[in-house]
Amino acid sequence: MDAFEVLWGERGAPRRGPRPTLTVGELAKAGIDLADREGLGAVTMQRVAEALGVTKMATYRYVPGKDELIALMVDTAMGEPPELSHIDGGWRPQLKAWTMAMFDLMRAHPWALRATVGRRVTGPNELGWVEKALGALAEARMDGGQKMDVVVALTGQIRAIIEQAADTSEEDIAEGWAKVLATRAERFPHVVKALAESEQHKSRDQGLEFGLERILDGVELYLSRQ
Amino acid sequence: MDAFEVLWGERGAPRRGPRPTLTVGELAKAGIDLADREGLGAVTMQRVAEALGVTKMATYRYVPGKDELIALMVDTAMGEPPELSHIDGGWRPQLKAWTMAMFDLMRAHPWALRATVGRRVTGPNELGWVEKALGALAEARMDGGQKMDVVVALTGQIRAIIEQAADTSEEDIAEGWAKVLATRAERFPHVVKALAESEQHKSRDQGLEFGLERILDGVELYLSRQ
DNA sequence: AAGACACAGTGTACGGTAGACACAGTTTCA
DNA sequence: TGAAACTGTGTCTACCGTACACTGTGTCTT
Repeated sequence: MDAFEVLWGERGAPRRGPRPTLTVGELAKAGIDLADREGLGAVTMQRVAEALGVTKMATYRYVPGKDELIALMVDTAMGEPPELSHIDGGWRPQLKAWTMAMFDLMRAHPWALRATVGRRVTGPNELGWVEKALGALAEARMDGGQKMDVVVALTGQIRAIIEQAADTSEEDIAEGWAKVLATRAERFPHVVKALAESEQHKSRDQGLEFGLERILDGVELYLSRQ
Repeated sequence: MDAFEVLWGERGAPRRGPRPTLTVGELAKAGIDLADREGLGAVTMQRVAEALGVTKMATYRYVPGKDELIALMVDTAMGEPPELSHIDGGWRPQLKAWTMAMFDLMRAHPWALRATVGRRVTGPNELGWVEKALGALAEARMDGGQKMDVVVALTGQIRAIIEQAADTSEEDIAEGWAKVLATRAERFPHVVKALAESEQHKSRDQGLEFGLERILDGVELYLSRQ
C-alpha cells in the first residue's frame, strides 16, 4: 500500500476479521484538527491515535506511514473544488473566484503550505481543483501547457501571499524587520520606504488582490494578442 | 541568542577561553553541502558535526538550535543579491534578471524551498535580494506596498515553477498522474487535454518564462494606466 | 457445527532525533 | 597566580516513526 493507493484506492470493507473501528477519513480528520489547532508539528502518530482512542500502532492499519497520512490530510482539507460554471463573465471572474476559494482554504489550514512542498502524490480533490481551473480556461486561446502555467502562477500567488503574511504578521514585523531597519536603514533604503508606504493598507487580501489582478491582466493581454 | 542574533549579529572573537575551532559560516556551509547532496532530511546536528570533525554538542556553541542553523543555511545559500543597475531598459529587464537569478539559485538548492515555509526570520542576504528588486522598481509609479506585492508575486512564481517541476518530473508524471488519468480520464478531461498538449514543450524554464511575462505584462499595463 | 483463515488492535522494542547539563581543558584578564 | 570565561566532550532524557510478535474477533469453507 503506497501513497497513491491511499489517496486514490477505495477501501472495501474487509471480508473477514473484526470490523475496523476507524476509517481513513476519521484518521485524516483527526490529523487536520490537530494541525489546525497546534500546527503541523503537533501531528504525530501518537497524538492522532490518542485523539481517536486507539494506540498509535493501530493507525498503521489504515495508512502505511506518516507521510501518507499527511498527504491524506492535505487532500481531505482541500475538499471538493468549487463549482465555477454558474459564474458569468467568462474565465476571468471564474479564475478569480477559484483563487479566492483556494486562498480561504489555505488560510484556514496554514499547515497545508508546509505539507505541500517537495515531491508528493496528487490526490483526487487536488486534481479536481486543477480540473476546475483548467475548465474555466477551456475556451481560451492558449495551448494546454500555457493554461497549466496560468494555474501554476495562481497557486504560486496564493502561497506567496500567505507566506508573506506569516512572515510579516504584526508582532513579527515589529520585532523582526523593524528591528533591523531601525539600525540598518541606510543599507536597505528601498525596503524601508516600501514598508513605510505600505503601512496604510496592510490588509493581506489586498496584496492578493493586487498580484492576482496583475496576473489576470497579463493573461488577458496575452489572449487579446493571439 | 536567538535566530535574529545568529543571522544579523556579528560574532566578535571571544575574549577568554580556547579559540573556537569553527565559525558559523563553516557550520552553514557544511549544512548546505549536506542538503545539496542528500536533501534537507539528511541535515542533522550529528551529521553536520561529523562533517566538521566535532561532536554534535559542539555545534550548539555556534547556533542555539537546528532551526537557526537552517535559517543560516538559507541566508548563506542565497548569497549576495545580483547587481541590476547596469542592466539597461528600466525595471522590466532588471526584474527579469532578478527573477532568473533567484530561480537558478533555488534550483541549485532545492531544499531551500522546504526550508522557507512558515514563520522565520529574514536574513541580511534575503533582505538584500528584496532591496534590489525594490530598487529596480524605484522609479515606477506605484506605492511601496504595491512594489512589495510585485516582489512577492515574483517569488511566488519562482517557487511555484520549481515545485511543479518537482511534482511532475519525468518519472513522477509517468507513474503518478498518468496512472490516474489513464483510468479516470473522464473525470478530469481538461487535465488530460492540457497535459497532452503540453507534452511538446516540456522545458520548465518555459513555464517560468510564460508566467513571468504575464506578470510583468500585468505590471506594465498597470503602470501605463496610472 | 467447527475449524481455518484473515484481519484488528496491543505491547514491546529499536534506532534515530533535538537538546539539557555537568565537566574537563584552555586561554586571558585582574 | 588565581579567577573568570569560554570551548568541546560525554552522558542523559524525552520523543519520534515504525518493525514485529501476539491476542482476540469475525467470517468463510468444509
